[in-house]
Amino acid sequence: MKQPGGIANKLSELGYRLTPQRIMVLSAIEDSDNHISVEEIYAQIVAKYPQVNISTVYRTLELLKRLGLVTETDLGGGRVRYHSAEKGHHHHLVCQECGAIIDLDESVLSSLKDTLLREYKFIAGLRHLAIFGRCVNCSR
Amino acid sequence: MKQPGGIANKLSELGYRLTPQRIMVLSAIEDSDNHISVEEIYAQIVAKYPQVNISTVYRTLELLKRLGLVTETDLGGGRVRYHSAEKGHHHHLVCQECGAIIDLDESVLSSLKDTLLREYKFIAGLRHLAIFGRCVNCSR
DNA sequence: TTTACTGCAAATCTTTTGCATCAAC
DNA sequence: GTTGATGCAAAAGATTTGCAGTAAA
Repeated sequence: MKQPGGIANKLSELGYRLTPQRIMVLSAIEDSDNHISVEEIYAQIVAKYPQVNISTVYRTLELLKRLGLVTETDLGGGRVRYHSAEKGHHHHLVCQECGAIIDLDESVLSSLKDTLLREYKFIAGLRHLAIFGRCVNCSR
Repeated sequence: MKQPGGIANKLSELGYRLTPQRIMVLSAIEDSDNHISVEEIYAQIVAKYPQVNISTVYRTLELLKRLGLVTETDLGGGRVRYHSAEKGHHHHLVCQECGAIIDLDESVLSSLKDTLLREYKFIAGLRHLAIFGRCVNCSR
């Protein structure tokens, strides 16, 4: 139905069927600049194809997560969000005032990672960390 | 019914009623070394007083949260946990292998806080951060 | 005595699951 | 043609809410 993106190719290489539903979920995730929630993915799909069921979205996300093609991040408030694993890891500054999500380079946290390893012998994952606070606009 | 702790005093000073249910929720939170979940609080209470309803626990936690007497932390996996605001802020290293929760001193994160303020003009809350990874025992 | 708080039951909301049908391969 | 994927409906789990009775102040 659409041009399959990078993830779609991998799915198909791994022997999974490339259904229109899966491609739509993939497109929603790949096209999203930021992270996207289940409901947002579903809303996008239903707008075009109302017969698609939300359980399919859940099942597809479950599959993609399991295969490591998509990553799940908990940005607080129980709202889990997804993004393409291809886009690499990064962290987030979440403004509790306006809800803005600012991407944070991985390098900023490398010294923290070192400290934790040195002082706590703890290997920090630090793949998808959300730091809550207040952004420039809201702190005035 | 029991000796009211520090939080109970505040509650009563603020004009809220000190019911046995509220005191039991407070005791559960104050007695807990670590963070405690809704179900754990409820289980503790029901063991003694089976007629207490879980919705009361939710309502009490909602109140305590709103008054800033208790803090809610999301340690991942949708499991929200609570602890007394009086015990001060600290952070957590959560081992994804064995589930161990290691308390992390606030000072470790102060340099990160400075960096975020300097480079991103972002005022980081960093009150209850959970960092996931692997602890000493499990990394071997 | 007053009315905030509670217990109960039902509603909500999110996510999961069983099963018959359907379509990707 | 096979069998994995989907839609549907129902279940499951967590949290919230309306309401009438109860008890803290």
